[in-house]
Amino acid sequence: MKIGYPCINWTIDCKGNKTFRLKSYSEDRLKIIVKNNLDCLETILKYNIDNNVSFFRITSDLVPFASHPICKFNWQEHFKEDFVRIGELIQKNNIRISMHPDQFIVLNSPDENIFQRSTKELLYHAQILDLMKLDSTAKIQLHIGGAYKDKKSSITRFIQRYKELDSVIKKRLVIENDDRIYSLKDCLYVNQKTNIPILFDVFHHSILHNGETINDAVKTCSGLWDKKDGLLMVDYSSQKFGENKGRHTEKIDTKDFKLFLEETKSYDFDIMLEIKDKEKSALKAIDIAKEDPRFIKI
DNA sequence: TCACGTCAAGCAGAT
DNA sequence: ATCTGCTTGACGTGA
Repeated sequence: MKIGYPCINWTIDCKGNKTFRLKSYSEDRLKIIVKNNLDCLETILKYNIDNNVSFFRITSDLVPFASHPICKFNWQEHFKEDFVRIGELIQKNNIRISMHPDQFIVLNSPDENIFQRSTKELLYHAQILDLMKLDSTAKIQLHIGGAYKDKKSSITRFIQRYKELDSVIKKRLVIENDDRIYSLKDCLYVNQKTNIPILFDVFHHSILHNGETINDAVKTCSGLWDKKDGLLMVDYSSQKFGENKGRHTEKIDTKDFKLFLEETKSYDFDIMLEIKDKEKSALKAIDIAKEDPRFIKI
């Protein structure tokens, strides 16, 4: 069991997700920003190593506009050595890595252009992980997509599109249950047809489910990850008190987290804490989990 | 130095 | 028809 947080560290005065406006795009600007982002990523990873945080989600903003037609720059070659160095740091310290393309990336859109753009963006994500020479346990997590008032055919379209993807994407892509359209049950159907692993989101499942217990869900999903995929990844959050259903909490609910660990104690997996205060909650979670026999220290 | 309008991109559901 | 939320902040102009 590894525990981590996504993309941003609020403790360190360094942001690896800096970007700029499309209007102010230039090759020089891109070089400066990407250099900054890579340096900060390295700094954050070192912070994580010092603090036993062995799971991290790399921001999709690492290379701004990488998949946009405006970008003709060969950033892959230009920053090759930086990627290799960061990749070595990750592997040497046995850190698990994930990425999560944002909401604009939809494989099952009826609009062919959106599908094509999404494919380019997925390729960009895969390239980041490939340039770091990470193995296929480093994953890219994605939701199934939209429903377009016809969920059945939208799922079928996802399956068809998935099958046509480049293998560099397919070896890393996993699907995640969401909180409004595609439940764990829907993901399992897609898994049957494609063998794609399912990343289990505990919080989404609490909002949209078909009666499966957390224990059953974790058990089922664990079995879908082969050796080449690594351990099951789980996204964990809880409800923000007093807000609309689905809003993520600001800080970890330690009581809820302890219950979650207790309920799932028969299974091993890696936990990504989707909580607003990022590393602060991750450190609390690690402190709680450090007595757990599943927990791995760096 | 600060306020604030806006930012590449999709979709669903609420207002 | 428009706004909000999603992993939700932060860029950049104008004063």
